[in-house]
Order: sequence, then structure tokens, then C-alpha cells
Amino acid sequence: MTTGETETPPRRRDAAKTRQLLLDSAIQRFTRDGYAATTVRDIADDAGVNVALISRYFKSKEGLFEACLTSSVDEMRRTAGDDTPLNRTPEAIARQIAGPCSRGVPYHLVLLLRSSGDEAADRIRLGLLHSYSERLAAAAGAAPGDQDMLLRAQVVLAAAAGIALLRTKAGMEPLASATEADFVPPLRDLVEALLKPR
Amino acid sequence: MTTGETETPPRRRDAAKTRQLLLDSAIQRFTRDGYAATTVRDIADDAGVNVALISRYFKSKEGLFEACLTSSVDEMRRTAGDDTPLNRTPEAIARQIAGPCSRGVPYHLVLLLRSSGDEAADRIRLGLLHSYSERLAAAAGAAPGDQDMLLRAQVVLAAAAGIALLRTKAGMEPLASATEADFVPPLRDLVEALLKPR
DNA sequence: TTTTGAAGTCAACATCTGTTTACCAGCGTT
DNA sequence: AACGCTGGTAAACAGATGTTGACTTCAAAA
Repeated sequence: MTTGETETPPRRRDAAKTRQLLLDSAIQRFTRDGYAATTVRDIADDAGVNVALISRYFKSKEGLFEACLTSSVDEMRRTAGDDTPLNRTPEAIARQIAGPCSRGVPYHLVLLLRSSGDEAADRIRLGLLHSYSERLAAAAGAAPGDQDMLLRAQVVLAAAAGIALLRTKAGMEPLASATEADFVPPLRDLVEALLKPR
Repeated sequence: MTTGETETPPRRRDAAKTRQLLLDSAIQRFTRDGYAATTVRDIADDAGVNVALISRYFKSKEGLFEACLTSSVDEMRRTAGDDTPLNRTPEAIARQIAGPCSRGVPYHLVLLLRSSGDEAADRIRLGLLHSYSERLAAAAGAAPGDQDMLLRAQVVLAAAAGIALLRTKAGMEPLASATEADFVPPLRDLVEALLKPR
């Protein structure tokens, strides 16, 4: 055989699809390795396209990172979104936090933790974190403007982010290989304790 | 005046002190910006010495990072150390987590979260995280080998790390500028809920 | 079929980054 | 005072990295 691999047909030209391919690869890399440790060549290779296309479609590496954040934020709003607050029992919240760290809320939270030093990216990040924590506070039955409960909601959010990070990165047992079912009971306790009506 | 700044006398020659200067600057940078986003020139400039000294005293950037972790771990063991478990009430634990994020446990935890991709560094990190979580579980009255309680202790640790990270990085209000006193009540609730004897 | 514009590639660029090598300067010893 | 050792500096190197501009190739419109 002439080519080393199982010959993929030369990939029909499609700007939108290529853009999405780059976006997906970038999200994976940025989430796993962080902004600074990821090179545009890594991303392009993962996507199987040429490096120059990153500059073309996203203007720059920072532009690509912003696009990743925006995409992640959108998907987060869609999936973990604006369903009725009544549904958001501690159990349901805990289950979201405990979800698989390869996708879902924990996955997005880890990306949200990544920083590029770019100001626009920081605003996007802050926007989601803040709105999410407000929804969390509301779900706990807090009146709008209840700063104490808002702080507690943000503590929950921060805790979820930290847990997601350590689950994937540190390899600390038994946390690293605990199943979703293992996580729900402690996390339910955590959410209940922090978000209980006062 | 001939020099632009308030003339410091040309810094007496002292290898140990210079080494420590580099270590301090490196810890600050690595903690704030992460491993990949920090350059050895940044560190050297902060310390006011020549870049080449990093290679001399720490062999390489990775060597310096390992030294930072080791130093941080040592100090953590010393300060938040092996005092009698009886003293470690939920209140005391919460107070440690709520401490100033510019030093103390939260500060060290953020550095511990940083990754260089280096295997030796990962071992150091993992070592502390694991031993710390075991002490936490023991303080909660868990029998040795109680995997369930160990998992809960690691959740506490991860939560503390996430909170420390978001406190310093994201600028999310009211969390970012909450005082130590603001943090203690919610964190006491968190610790009690997760580490209560079962 | 020819034309045309967009999709994709290639190679070069300027800069940055970690590291090394050769050199200089202070301080104690003899 | 001369020596030597060690702390410190400067400059250069090789490789990596983000970005750009010219070029090629494909597919649809004319």
C-alpha cells in the first residue's frame, strides 16, 4: 500500500465543517492542557487541517480560544439551561456536578477555568459564571439581591469546578476513578448544606 | 540622579539567598499564571538576577518548578501540619480553607493545581494531595481504609482548591472580594456536611 | 468548457523561549 | 598583592511558536 493509514477520502471541501473540526479539537486541547500549553499546530494536526486555517477562521489563537469559550457557554446554557428552577433540587444539581468529566457540566467548567490572559475571554468566562451562580441562588429560593446566598452559590460552583479539575488531572485515588454514582451522595450533601434555605 | 530607581546597594553575593529569591519569584509566577504561561525570564526579572542562574541552581525550568512544589509542600506540612487530629474541628478546617488566598493553604493549593506535564512534579503533587486527604479523613474520625470517607475528604480538598482558584482568578463578585469572615460560615457547613461521621 | 472565487496548502517570517558557553567581578586565602 | 574560587552577567544558539502572504486545487457558476 502506498499510504500508511486507512485512507480517508480527501475530505470534501466545507468551510463550516472544517471550522467546527478546529473548534472541537481546540476545546479538547484547551480543556485538557490549558491555553498556554497548547500550540496551534497541535490543534490543526488533531483536526487534520493546515495551521493557517486557524488564522483564517478565527483570526488568531486568542480568537479561537474565545470561540471555544462562547461555544462551551452556549452549549452549557442549552443543556444545563433555563429549565424551571423548581426542578433544580439538590439531587439534580449534584447529579449534574457528578456527571462524566469528559463532557457535560464538569467538562465545561474545566474549560471555563482556563485562562488566556485575554480580556475578552475573561468577560465571557465571568459572564457565564455569574449568571450561572445567580440561577443557582434562585434555585435555592434566594430573593434577588441576596448576597449571602449568592456567595454560597458561587462556592458551590467553585467547588464543582475544583472537583472536576482534580478528577481529571491529578490521578488521586479514589477520587479519580470514582463513578458518577459514588459522587452523588457526597455532592448532594454538599449542595444541601450550602444552598439550604436560611 | 544617575539611576532611575531608589538605588539598592548592589546586593551582596550570596548563593543561598539568590536561590531563595528565585524560588519565591517562581512560586508567585507559577501560582498566578501557571507553568506554561510563565517564562524563565519573567522569573529572573522579578528576582532581579540573570536568567542563567535558573539553569545553574535548578538545572532547568522543570527543576525549578519541582523545587517550588517541594517547598510549598514542606511549608504546608509545617503550618497546616501534623497537629493532633482532635483539634481539627470543622470550624478549624473551614478557617484554613477560608484563609487569605495570597498565602496559607489556599495559596499552596492553587500552586498544587498547576501542571507542568513533568512526571516528577506530578508525583510530588499527588503525594501531598493524597496524604492531606488521608489526614482529613482521619480527622473526621474515619477508620484507616474507609474508602467512602476518603473520597469525601478528597471532595473537600478539591472544593477548597476550586474555591481558591476562582477567588483569585475570575473576579466573580461577591466571591472575589469576600472576606475571610464571610467564607467561614458556608465553608463550615460544607465541611460538616461532607465529613460528618457516618 | 471555461471561468472564478473560495478552500486549502506551503514555506517563510519574526519573535519568543529554554539553555549553554564564555567571560567578568567580588571575596577570602596565602 | 597575587591567586583562585565562586557568584553573577552577557551574548548567542537552537528550536518552537503565532502569523502572514503567495501559491495551488477544487467545485460550482456562466
